[in-house]
Amino acid sequence: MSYNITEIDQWAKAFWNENKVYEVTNDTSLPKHYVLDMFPYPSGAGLHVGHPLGYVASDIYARFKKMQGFNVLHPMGFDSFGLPTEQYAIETGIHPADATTKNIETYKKQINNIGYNYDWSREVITSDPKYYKWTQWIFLRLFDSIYCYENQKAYSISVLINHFETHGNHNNTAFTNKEVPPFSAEEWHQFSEKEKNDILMHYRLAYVDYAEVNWCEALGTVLANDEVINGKSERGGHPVVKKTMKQWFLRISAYAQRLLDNLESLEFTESLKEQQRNWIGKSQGALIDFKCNEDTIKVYTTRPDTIFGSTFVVLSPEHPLIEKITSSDFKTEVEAYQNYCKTKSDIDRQAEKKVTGQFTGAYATNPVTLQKIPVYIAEYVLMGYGTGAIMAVPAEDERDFRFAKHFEIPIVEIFDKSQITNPEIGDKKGIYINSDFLNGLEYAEAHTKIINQLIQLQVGEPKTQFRIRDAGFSRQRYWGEPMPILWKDGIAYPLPEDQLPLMNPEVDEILPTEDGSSPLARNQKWVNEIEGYTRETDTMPAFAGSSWYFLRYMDPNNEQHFVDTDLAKYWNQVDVYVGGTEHAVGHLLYSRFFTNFLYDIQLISFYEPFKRLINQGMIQGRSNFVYRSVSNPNHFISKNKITDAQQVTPLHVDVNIVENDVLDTEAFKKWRHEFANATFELEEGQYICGWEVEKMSKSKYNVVNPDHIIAKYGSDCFRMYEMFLGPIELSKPWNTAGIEGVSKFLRKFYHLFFNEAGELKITNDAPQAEELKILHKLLKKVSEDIEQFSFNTSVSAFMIAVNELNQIKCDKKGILEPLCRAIAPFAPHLAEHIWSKINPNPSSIVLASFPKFEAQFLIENEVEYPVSINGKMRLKLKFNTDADPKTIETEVLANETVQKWMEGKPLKKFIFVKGRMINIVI
RNA sequence: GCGGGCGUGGUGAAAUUGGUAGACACGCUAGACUUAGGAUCUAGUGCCUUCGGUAUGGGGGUUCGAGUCCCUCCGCCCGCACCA
Repeated sequence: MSYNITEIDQWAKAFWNENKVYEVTNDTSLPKHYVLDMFPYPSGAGLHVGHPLGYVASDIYARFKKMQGFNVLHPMGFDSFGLPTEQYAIETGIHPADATTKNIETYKKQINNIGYNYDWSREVITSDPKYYKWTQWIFLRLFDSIYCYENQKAYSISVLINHFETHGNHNNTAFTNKEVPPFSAEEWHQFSEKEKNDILMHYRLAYVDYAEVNWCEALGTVLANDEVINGKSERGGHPVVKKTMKQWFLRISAYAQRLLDNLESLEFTESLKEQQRNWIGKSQGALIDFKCNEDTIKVYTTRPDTIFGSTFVVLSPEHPLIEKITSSDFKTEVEAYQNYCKTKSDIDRQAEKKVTGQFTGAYATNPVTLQKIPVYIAEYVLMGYGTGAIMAVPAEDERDFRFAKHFEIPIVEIFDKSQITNPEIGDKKGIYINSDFLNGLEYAEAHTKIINQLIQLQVGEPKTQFRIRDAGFSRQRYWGEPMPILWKDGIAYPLPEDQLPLMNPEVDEILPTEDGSSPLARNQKWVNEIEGYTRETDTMPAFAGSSWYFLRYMDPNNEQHFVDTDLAKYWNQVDVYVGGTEHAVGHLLYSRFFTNFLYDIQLISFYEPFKRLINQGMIQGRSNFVYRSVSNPNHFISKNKITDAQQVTPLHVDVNIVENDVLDTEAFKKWRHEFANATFELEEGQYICGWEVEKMSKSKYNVVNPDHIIAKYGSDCFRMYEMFLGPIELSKPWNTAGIEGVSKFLRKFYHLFFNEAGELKITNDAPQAEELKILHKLLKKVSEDIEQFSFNTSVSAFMIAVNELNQIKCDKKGILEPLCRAIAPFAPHLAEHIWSKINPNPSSIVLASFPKFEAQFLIENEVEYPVSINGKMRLKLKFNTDADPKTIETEVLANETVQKWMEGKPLKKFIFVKGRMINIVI
């Protein structure tokens, strides 16, 4: 036993530390490569077992790129603002800052144990005032900016003020999703300071609004849309209700089109792009006016071509026009129905299977049929989408159809579906009928025609609609960035930049105040610190800091700028970003928004943060079960001894006392008191456990701590086994049993270089062609695999090479030295150790070059062809690489075995694919 | 309901992108060494069988040739959803 894993692990780590091999310089003369991991939230539980997987992959990739001569930026940090730490603080009285420091320490220890090549001198911690100073600064840039939809670009708000001062808001191209009545330049000048600021607030990219927000009572804060899953909070699964509150928002909706368009150029998985497209939710249709007495009901539809089938209009129960249009004899019923809807959440309303609704007594005019059609209100129409009003087309919409049936409203068919197979309500296809000038047409033509007609009649216009809503940016919590805003007479003023960072004040208790304000409001001295102003007490959400952290790594200690322009230009986009899919619409969308914005205001020279994204799958747990007899609760039956007659209860058993599904019965008895006197029904002397793949969790006793694996097998083995498990993007169960294969491989690898006594045994003899072939076959495979993040296959390639070299007892330095460099990205500790022994006075192998694959060593002068008869492989024949196809054909057909299989039948066709195969068709 | 992905031995998985299915491992079986083996090494291991047949969720198709392409059905996973 001469391969002393622990010793080598510790020695290598110390060596790297002492020589600072992972420090990255801003040497702009070298080609750059930026490899990034999604930084973790440092929870008290320690590093999650799923994390190392992606980190190992990016680490291998980063090391490889470095060995290829790139200047590689591969940093790590912590996303350390957030709710769990605050909850922990409330429970324990420990200040979140202290808990955070401690958790980060634990995380770092675990991370370093695995041997990643992070440059810790560039560490970014979002809750560090030196960092969040710039988060606050970027927030102020957003506050100070508006978006011009014509130029698709953000500008300083001074541009808009200028426009207002000279033109009022005529020909104003600043994006807003609010109603702003027209005003002239003169009127603008007459407005009070407050009025002016209220108007400007409708355009700012960071703005305050009174709006319905997702309020989570249990967490005491509002949540962003992406933090709400099926009406429950993402963290903790608490109920979330709608509540109208004063809130900060980011006007991400201004960037909807760009965020959508830019997706094309990104190397993200199709499913991830699809998720973002869904979230942005672009739809194209028309706004159509339905006159209702002197009022106009604006309706949004994606299918204006179906308007001839619209026989009623439905408003959302919250629609502002309802009060005006409801006829007096329906007032009571309408109010009753509105009250009924108020008691239900959006989720409940959408889940309602019953048809409900109420006639308002009012009639609207269908602008093309000119028929009077009834106006209803119904819970299935939501105020939050489109205009909160629909033109119902019962013949072509399932819900409208059921509604019409229920209330006995006429249904007008608008499609001749005789040519459609399996026609259904809602197909919206066929030849138009009952549609006046659209009759006989098909969709494309009808669509253009109706739009033109609506424009001509001045009752409608084409309209593009986005589902994405502005991002709620306020949290009524303590552990987040304080908003650098001062209030005076209802006007929000930016905190002067020289007062950044604005730090979290000390408070007596980390709890919201009685009026629902954040804990920051408990410190009234802080709130009123600046004469004549009060401070904003909301804090920013967790995504604030994580939306731009990748920029800070480039220049982490800059105190003058959030990042130096030239350095940002050099390091540029993240070339490869590795992380889980859970951030598909949250973090990844916000980061893209921030980066596009910072590009617009010319602070950085690229607009998409992440060029290529690799999603890592989850590592699941592999649970083990014992089977307790129902009739005798102290008796456990081995898995294959259970008969139908025996009733058993499966119980989770700690996977650490099970090996290859065989239970250590003695350890089991000691595991928990109640099992001390357990008896077993064994099979062949063993107790066999059942197993199942489940989420890794403490309660299922299937958690495997990476620290334990590393203590037993070493960092290199852990790294390689994680990769060997399967493709990086796949979710798969962790099964410690399989690690032996990798462990054996590493020992074999070690013993290519050293004998049993640990003495170097390599020679300087010239490598043989066969050996060179093994090496270069490996180099080809590994270099290609690394680029594609296919690490499971490169690990097998190493195994194959080592097996082959072992077979021929290769001891040539000319082969083994490059082999050592090739494995360095995967098993850096062992490689460093070997490197130090085979090179006198070596610098680190981290700085060595990756051996280059040379095709010349793979040239074969003979190819072994599989010979198939009618597509079935029957034998193999060797031929010279450049043998003439005609010669091959003659020789193959003359072959005895071939003749036997041809059974004397005539040859129909002879297929020869050079270098691949031969097929004989008879 | 719509969209996307997937389905290969007892297990994790390979398959040069249409060309020898199951590489590499785990597990299992047998043997060697050994006081011992949960160490190490050797051989075997998809299934059925004597030649051989048959196999990539089921069925069909294209092709000289299909795990790979097309159609269809089944199953699993993910995302979206009374979205107007």
